Amino acid sequence: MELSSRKKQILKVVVEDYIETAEPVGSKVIAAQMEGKISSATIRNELADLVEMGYLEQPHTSAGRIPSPKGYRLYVNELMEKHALSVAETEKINEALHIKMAELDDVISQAGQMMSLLVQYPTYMMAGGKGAETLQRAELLFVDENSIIVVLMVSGSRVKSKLLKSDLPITAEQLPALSELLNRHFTGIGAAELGHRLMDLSGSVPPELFLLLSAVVSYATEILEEAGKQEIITAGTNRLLKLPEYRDVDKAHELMSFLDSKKNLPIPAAGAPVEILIGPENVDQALKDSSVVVASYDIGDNMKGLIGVVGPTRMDYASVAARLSYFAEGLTKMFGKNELPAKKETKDE
Amino acid sequence: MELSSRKKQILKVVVEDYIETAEPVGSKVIAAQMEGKISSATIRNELADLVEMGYLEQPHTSAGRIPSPKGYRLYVNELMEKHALSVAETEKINEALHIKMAELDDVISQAGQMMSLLVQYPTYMMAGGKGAETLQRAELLFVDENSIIVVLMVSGSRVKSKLLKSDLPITAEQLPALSELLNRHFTGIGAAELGHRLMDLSGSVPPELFLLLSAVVSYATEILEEAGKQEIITAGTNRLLKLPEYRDVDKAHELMSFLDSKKNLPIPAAGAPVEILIGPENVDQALKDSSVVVASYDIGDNMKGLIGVVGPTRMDYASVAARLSYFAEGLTKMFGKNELPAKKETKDE
DNA sequence: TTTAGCACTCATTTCTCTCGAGTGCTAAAC
DNA sequence: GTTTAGCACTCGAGAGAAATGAGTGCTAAA
Repeated sequence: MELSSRKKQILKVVVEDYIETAEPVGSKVIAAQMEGKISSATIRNELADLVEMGYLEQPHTSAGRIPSPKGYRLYVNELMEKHALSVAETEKINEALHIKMAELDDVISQAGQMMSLLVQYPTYMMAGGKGAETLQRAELLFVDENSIIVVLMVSGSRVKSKLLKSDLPITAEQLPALSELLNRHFTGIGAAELGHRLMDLSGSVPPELFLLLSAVVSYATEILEEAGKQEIITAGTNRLLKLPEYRDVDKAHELMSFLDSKKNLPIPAAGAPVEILIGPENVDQALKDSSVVVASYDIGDNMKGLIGVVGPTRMDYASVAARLSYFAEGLTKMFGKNELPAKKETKDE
Repeated sequence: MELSSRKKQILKVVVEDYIETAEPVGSKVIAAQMEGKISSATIRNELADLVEMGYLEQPHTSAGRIPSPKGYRLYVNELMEKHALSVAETEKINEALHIKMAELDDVISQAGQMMSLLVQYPTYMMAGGKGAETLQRAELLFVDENSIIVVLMVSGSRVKSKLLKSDLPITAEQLPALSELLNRHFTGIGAAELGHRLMDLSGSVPPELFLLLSAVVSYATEILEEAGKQEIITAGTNRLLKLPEYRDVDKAHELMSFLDSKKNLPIPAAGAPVEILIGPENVDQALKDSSVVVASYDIGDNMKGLIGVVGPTRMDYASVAARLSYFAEGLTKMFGKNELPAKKETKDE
C-alpha cells in the first residue's frame, strides 16, 4: 500500500529533523515545518498511522517519533534529495585527491582520513585485488657481496622492493642467471603456486643459487599473499564519541572494537555506485544500531577499492552519500590516469 | 627528608592497590595488606603524614587516599619491584617479534598492536631516521614504452620503488644514461638538495631525458621527505574506553584525539632504556592526567624507533615497563641482524 | 608510640515529587 | 469524511531530600 503524499512529507520532515537533532520529533515541531498549515492534531493522526505501518517508532508513549529502519529506507529510496555539493566542498575534495600519491596504501589511508574529516564520521577503506594476484616480473640489483635488492612487480602495476641480506657472499655475476630463472619460471602465477615451482627446480639449479632463489621466492610469496589479503584501514573512529548515541561508553566501545578488528565490514553490492545499509540491514551484531554508507572505486584495471562511512542510523544519508560517491568517483579517475607529471616545461635557454 | 621504611611500605601498598582497583584506598584495607599487624588507626596517622608530604592525595575529606604524581614517582624510582616476565609471556613476545617482516612500517605497526594487546593500553610507535635521510642509489627498470620502475635505496638500507607512467614514449636505451646521471649527481644528498641539483643540470641534459629525470627526482624528493618525517602509528586506542578513568566520554575523546593527531607524543630521553612520565610530568595538556611509558630501539645503524604506552596514572608501571623494555630490546636485535633466512637446506639427492 | 572508640564528613544511592512535552481520544467544525 | 480544538493522561527527565556507609580526625587510654 502506497503512502499518501502528505504522509511522505511528514516522514521526510521527521527523518530530517531527527538527523539534525537526535531527539524524538513531536507533532508541533512537524506542523511548524510543514508547508501549508495543518494543525498538530492532524499530524498526530497521521503519525499514528505511520507508526502502525512501521515507518516510525515511539521510544515511549509520550515521546515524539523517530524513524524506524523501514522509515529510513523509504527516505533513502524515495524522499531523499540528491544532495548537491557546494563549490567549496567540491574543491576541498578535489584538493584531497590531488595529494601527491606516495604509495597506494598511503593514498588510501589519506583519503580515508580526509573523508572522515569531511563527514565527521569514522570511515574504513579497503584496497586489494580479487585475491588472484600474480607475479609479473622480478628484478635483482646488486648492492654489495652481502646484499641485493629485490624488485617485484605484481599484477595491478604495483611494485614492491626490499633489501635482502645474506650470510653467503653473492657475486654480481650470479644475478642475471637468477633473474632469468625467476622471470622464466615464476611469473604469471599466484602465491600458492610459487612454492611448487621452487620444488620443481630444486634439482636443476646449483645449490648456491638455489639458496638465494628460495629467499627471493619466499619474499615474493609474502608480497603476493599480503596483496591478496584485503587490508582494511580505518580513520576517525574517535569521532563516534562526539555523537549523542555513543555517549554510552559500552556501545561506543563495542563499535570501535568492531571497526578496529577490521573484519566483516560491509562491502557494496556489485554494480551499485553507493550502497546504504540501515541498522538491522547490517549483518554484524555490532552494527545493528548503526548505519553504513559504502562506495567502491577502481584501482587500475583489475583491482577494486572500497570506502565506507559508519555512523548512527540518523546519519545524514543524503549528504554522506553525495560526498562519498563524488569521492569514489574521484579516486577512480585518479588511479586511472596515473601518469608522469609533465608540468615542468623544459626550456633550454 | 627521608621517608621511614614503614611509610614507604604503606605508600607501596596504596599505589599497588590503587593500580588494581582504581578506587581510593582506605586505612583498613591497607592494614589488612601490611605484614606485621598494625591497626588502621596507626595507618591513618601515617597516611595523614604522607598527604602532608605530598605523596598521597585525598579526593575529598572522607575518601581513601590515592597516590599523587609525586607518590607515583617515588614508587617508580624506589619501591617498584622489577617485574619478571613469566615464561609464557616471554614466549608470546618472542613470537610476536618473529612475525615475518614484510616491510618496516608493517612490522612496526604489528609490534604496536601486539604491545597494546599485551598491556591492554593504547600504544604509539614511531620510526624514522634522524631527519637526514639521503639517497644512496637509484635504479631504473624498463617495463614498456610508457612505463618504467624506479627503485630507490635510501640511507638506512630501506628500499622504495614505484611504477612511473609517461605520456611520452620511453626507450630502453635511454635508461642506462639516465640511471648513470642519477647515481652520479643525486646520490649522497638529502631531499632539499635534490631540487638544486636538478636545476644545475637543466642545461646539460637533452630535453627528452630531462623530463623523465625530473619526474624521477621529484619522486625521490617525496620519498626522502617522507622518510625524514617521523611517522607515528597508534594502536589500541579504543582500549581506553574500558578503563574507569575514561568513562567520562569527554576525557576519553580528548585523549584519543590527541593520540590520533600524532603530534607531540613524548619521546624518551637519550640514553635511558625506558622512560616513565607521570601525569603532570607530561608536556601536553591532554596527557596531564595520564601517564606514558616509552622505550626506544635501534633500527639498523643510524635509525631509532620508539614505542610508547599511554594509560591512566595508576597504570601498572612495573609490568608495563618490563614488557616494554623487553620488547624494545627484541626489536633492536631483530632489526640488527636482518639476514637471509638459511633455513631451507639445499640437498641434491 | 600504638590502639580503640566515637563523632563527623561527604560522595553515592535511592526515593519521591514535580514538571512539561507529547500523546490519544472525543466532540465539534468544516 | 476530514480537520481541528480541547483536555485528560502518560511517562521520562531533573531536582531535591533522605538514607547509607566508607573513611576520616581526634581524643584518651594502654
